[in-house]
Amino acid sequence: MFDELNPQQQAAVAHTGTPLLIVAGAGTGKTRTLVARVARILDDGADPNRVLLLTFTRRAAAEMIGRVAAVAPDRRAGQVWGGTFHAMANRLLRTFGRSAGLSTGFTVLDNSDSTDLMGMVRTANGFGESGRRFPRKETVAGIYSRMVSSQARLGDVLDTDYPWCTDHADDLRSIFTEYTRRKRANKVLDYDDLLLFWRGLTAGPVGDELRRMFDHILIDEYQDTNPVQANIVRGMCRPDTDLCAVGDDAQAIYGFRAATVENMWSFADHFPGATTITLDQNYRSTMPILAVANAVLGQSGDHYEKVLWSTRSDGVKPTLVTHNDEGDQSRYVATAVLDARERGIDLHDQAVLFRAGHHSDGLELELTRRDIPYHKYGGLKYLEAAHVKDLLALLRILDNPADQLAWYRVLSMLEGVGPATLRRLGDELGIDRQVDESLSLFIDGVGAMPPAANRQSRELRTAFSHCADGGISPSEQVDRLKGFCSMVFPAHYHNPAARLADIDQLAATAANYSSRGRFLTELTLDPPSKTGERAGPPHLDDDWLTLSTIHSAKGLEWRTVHLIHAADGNIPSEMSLGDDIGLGEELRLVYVAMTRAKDELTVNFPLRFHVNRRALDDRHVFAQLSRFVEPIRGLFHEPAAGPVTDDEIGGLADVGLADEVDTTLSSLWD
DNA sequence: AGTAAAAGGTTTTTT
DNA sequence: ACCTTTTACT
Repeated sequence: MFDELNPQQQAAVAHTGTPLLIVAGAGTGKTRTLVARVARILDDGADPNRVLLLTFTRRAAAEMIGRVAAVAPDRRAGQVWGGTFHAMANRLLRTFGRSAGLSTGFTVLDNSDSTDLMGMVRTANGFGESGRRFPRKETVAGIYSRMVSSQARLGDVLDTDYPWCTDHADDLRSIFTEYTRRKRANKVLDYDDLLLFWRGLTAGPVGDELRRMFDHILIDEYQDTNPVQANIVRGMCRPDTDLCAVGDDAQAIYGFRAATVENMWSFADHFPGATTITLDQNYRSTMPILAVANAVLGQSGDHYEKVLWSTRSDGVKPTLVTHNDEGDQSRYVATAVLDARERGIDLHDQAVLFRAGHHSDGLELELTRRDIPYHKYGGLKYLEAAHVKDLLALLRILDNPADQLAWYRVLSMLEGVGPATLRRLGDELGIDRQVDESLSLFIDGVGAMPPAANRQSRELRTAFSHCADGGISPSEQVDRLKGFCSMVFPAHYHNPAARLADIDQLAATAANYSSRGRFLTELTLDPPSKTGERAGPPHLDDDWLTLSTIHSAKGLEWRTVHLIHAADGNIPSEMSLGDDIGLGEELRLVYVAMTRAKDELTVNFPLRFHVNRRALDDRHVFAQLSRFVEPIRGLFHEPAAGPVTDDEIGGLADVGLADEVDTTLSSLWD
């Protein structure tokens, strides 16, 4: 196993005795090294149950542990504890939560749940009414989360990140107080709570027990951990715990989640005597690709120690293609993907990367038109669709009848039930007092329903009582609740049939779980990241193209990478133009995107793009090439013009000119 | 008074 | 596609 490793990697695998920080540049065999290290630890006789591997996604953990199991002689290698910080927090809190005064039957709120709850509090307290401008609920939730996960004071967060909200500090304070009170009363935890309670556990009476659980702790993607997570790591370590963190400061792209590379910089301060090993030989990309990536990084004001080098000096220059508009870009990329496949590069070996989830909208249309199958990662998830949330709310009530948020969502699905009826029912069913009896009260028929909702509420009662009985699998419960959905969906959604089909899919997913609670928790902590509309006939499915946000592409690699929408305003996103910290993160995103490529990299840039996301009108602006790419254009090969097919010639150019003139004109008065 | 339907405006990235 | 606001209906 050691033979395939270079000297630095071998040192990182073999190192014992002090905490270890591995600074590993993109494509330097970080995963391979981590896997080998776990295998070496097991080889030295460690009990797999006493090894903890914290990763950024659960998929990463599963993959690594699978690879360990493949090389380690110990049959129990699969028993290594692995997962995200949040998933681990969940496991530990179910076991030890009582000592922290926590009901172990808690429900986990995902992002939109907590935002909704924040919105409920916001309106209940009368903020945002009567014309007074008040931050939107998303903003309120954002302020809260940033404050908590960076452990900063409200005033500081407002000053640095939300200066336009400073006037509302007092109102925000009371909203946060009420939000926290409701979470506790509803027996729900949000993402931030999971980490906070875990940290709390390590400082409490069970702290020693927790620290005795693991002799070896390994953490991947350490540059993307936040201060609370750093506290947890410290809280889980005994003086003799074997700790190993791996990260790359040049790939820190989760600042918006309060992650900070400070955790890497201060590693030696927090863990005295720590050793640092740097990996800088890249095994992934050709030298021309690395030259571009290094040049991008070189534009940063921050100082990065590593310059990646590779023995793969062969290879072609990356390509930079300028397109007239998004349509041209989509057609070009689709063609380029097929061309590459002709040259023997499977769809599996290719990816299209972009900054924001909706950047692939146009391309997806084109791929569908040409029957090119693809899976999309990142962006809006199927779990966040309103109707899926509806069904999950039904399950959550069954799982935790104190869940006020779920109750309100479900009751307002009933016909004839609006805010007023909701308030009355909330009182009569005890929902506002967050009691577990609400469910039995509802099933017993407490609470008068508007006549229009009679049939629906009867259906809901019987479905609930059926599912609450026990002895029914989660999948059957979903199936049973679908009857209720079919009664209420037509009034709420334009395409009820398609939505109901999604419910069937949910039932299929639920079939993998024996417990409703587990199903719900797993779904919020590890949502299916893939929203795979697969174009083309099903039998072609075995080879598909990957579309992914840059964030979701972290840690992955492809032979050919197509980066699209490389325009200023997209990358860097115009939301980040304000400050250097944000810009630095955008620059690292470009770096991450480029270093995903092994053999071929193409950067695409449409000259015009729609002002409005949902292109209802035809207003365009002219874009500049991304400021991170413009200065290093010389490192790219730039074809004279994109291929133009016959059906594109007829008129498109003229329309483009007309638009151009119109835009110029309207810019005079807009 | 209270609900439903229609219109208008917005949307970075994610555990 | 979704949330909010406005308007129309009962």
